[in-house]
Amino acid sequence: MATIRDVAKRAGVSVATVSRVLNQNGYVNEETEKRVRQAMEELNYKPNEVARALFKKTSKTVGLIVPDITNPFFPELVRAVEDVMNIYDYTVILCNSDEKAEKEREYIEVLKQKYVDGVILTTNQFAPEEVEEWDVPIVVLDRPLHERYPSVVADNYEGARLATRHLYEVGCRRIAHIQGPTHVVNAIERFRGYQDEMKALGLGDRQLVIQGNYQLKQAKEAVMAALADHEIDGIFAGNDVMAVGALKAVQQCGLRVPEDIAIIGYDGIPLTEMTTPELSTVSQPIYEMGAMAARILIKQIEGKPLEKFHYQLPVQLIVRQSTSRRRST
Amino acid sequence: MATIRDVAKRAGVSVATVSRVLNQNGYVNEETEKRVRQAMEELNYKPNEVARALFKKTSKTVGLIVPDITNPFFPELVRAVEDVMNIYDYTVILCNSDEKAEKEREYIEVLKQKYVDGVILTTNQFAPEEVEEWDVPIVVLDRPLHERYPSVVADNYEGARLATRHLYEVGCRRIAHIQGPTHVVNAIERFRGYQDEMKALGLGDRQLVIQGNYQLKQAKEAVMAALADHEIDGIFAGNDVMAVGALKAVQQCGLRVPEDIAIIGYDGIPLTEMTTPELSTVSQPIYEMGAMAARILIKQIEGKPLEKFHYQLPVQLIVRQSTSRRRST
DNA sequence: ATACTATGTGTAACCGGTTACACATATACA
DNA sequence: TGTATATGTGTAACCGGTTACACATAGTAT
Repeated sequence: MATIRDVAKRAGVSVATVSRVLNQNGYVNEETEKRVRQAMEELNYKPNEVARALFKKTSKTVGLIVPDITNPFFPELVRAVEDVMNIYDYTVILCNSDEKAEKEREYIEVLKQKYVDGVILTTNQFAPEEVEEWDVPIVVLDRPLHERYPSVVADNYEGARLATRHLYEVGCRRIAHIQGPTHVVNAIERFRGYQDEMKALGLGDRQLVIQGNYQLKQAKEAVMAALADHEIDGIFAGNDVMAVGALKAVQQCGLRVPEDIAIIGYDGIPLTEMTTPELSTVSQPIYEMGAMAARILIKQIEGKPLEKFHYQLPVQLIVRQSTSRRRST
Repeated sequence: MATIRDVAKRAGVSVATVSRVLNQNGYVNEETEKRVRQAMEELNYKPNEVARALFKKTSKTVGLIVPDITNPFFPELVRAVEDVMNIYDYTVILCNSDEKAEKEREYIEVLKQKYVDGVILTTNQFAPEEVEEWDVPIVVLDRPLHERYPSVVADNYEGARLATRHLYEVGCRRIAHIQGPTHVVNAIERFRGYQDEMKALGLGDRQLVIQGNYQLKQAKEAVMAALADHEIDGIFAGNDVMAVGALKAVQQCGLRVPEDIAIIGYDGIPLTEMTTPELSTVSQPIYEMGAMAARILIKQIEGKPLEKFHYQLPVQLIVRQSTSRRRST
């Protein structure tokens, strides 16, 4: 690999001049520049990013910490971040935290040592106190971690009310909610939305909450158990994966969806179009959330002002077969 | 951030000594080491990976190029790579190539400039000639790119024969194959397996190949069209996503799976357990493939010898509801 | 004519590590 | 006693960029 000194020698100039044409700053004579570019061409010179990073304390690299890329909610989010970062010539280091604070801390440490320019955190576990002392720009995705850090979230509360109301409108009166992990903020928000909407609908005393932990299997088993003990005609699952679990449980009990029990999920991942019947869901603008987080991080890195600090994106009710039935009592 | 010179000053030694305790090489007196460690502790010193990378020309970072993380085959693969790399203190830069040779080349260029220690390529597009001149260790995943590069693949040909034979054994005689993109090697291999097995079963003249391009929608539409023109009682889809497309098409035509048409997919992604009926599939050891590629890459990086250069992992037939029917003619 | 500014280029220090080499001392062996 | 070897530590060059500063020249305003 040719270095900047090789180029300088070949072009008959000093390294400073080469650096100047490289970075398009300082004065360089047109003729000189041409010679330098020629030399770079001939040597197939590519500046060494590591050397540059060492001096500039910036690496054109960002960290992206997600709980688990295997969770179908995240691939699209990750893809969005990567796409946007790519446009701005940043590179993305992917980290799976499994929601473990310990792993997150370790990753942050490593990322700092590598001079990443910023970090996007998609997590529900991190203690704000820890964050305090980080000097790296951070954007929080899918959770409002702390006032001081910019965040991008969807309107979980409103989405949950939307889903619950939708079930009511297609005739459900005994609506159960499959809840996500109680330590995850968005799960709590969705749960609150369900509660409040149920009260608003006059069904406050008919609430039924099933614990599903955002997992298919757990949701399925919990729904099976619930179906044995309770009368249920509608299920609002805290995410789409659990909605699939519910769907399987209902079908396995010999009941029909949506005729006997209507089901609606949350997130709007592609999976919802692959089931039979296709699942209604509250769709989050996943790609848009990732892309926005990436753009905000870049602004932070480049020291540009943010118009807003906390972005809450709207969600959208998507009605499919799993809740399509005649309105009835 | 404290530097090695700060530590040296505080411990009353030279930077060389600090470096020695850091890297556990050279001679260092026990007492001295203790003082140095104390100083590191007090200053909360963490060595700067970038500076180290610059000198050592190695960065404890690897690149992972996949076509599209959004394709449900890849998250598990990526996760496996990340897990193994994490154990060995490597960090993973994720790149989505969309199977475009141009994007791959650009990424490789950037990765080299960042001194990545190696690259895992999951691609079907790259021209071997380009690869020739790379000095970075490379492992090829999911495709035997070139003799000179280690590779990890699953046995696509045998898997396809397995799937086809399985359909025959549950009574199918008019077995169609939904094919993946013809420029993708594993799609071709699966197609060949289908062809050969059909011939072996004496059904050589009953072959029906449907183009699905590894996409759900395309597969669905192509199957709808095929059902109108042909008699079909079994479908072997080149991947699971297309199998879902086939399932939807069949159901939409008012036919039953598996009674009227049995369906089997390929890959063994979690999605296959989420449909109704659950999909039979030929399961690739996805996680194991990713983990193995990662381990091989590390060996390459560390200059250790490989016992084998090309690994072909076995696949496994997984029978679920979509092919579970009485054996019949 | 003088002073100031814009243009153009080179030297060398710097970023924060690693390590070759020099040097010193202690121990072992002939 | 002299020499070889193991132990222990420091100095300074080096990795490949960036940039402060010095210096030179040309143009322009006063």
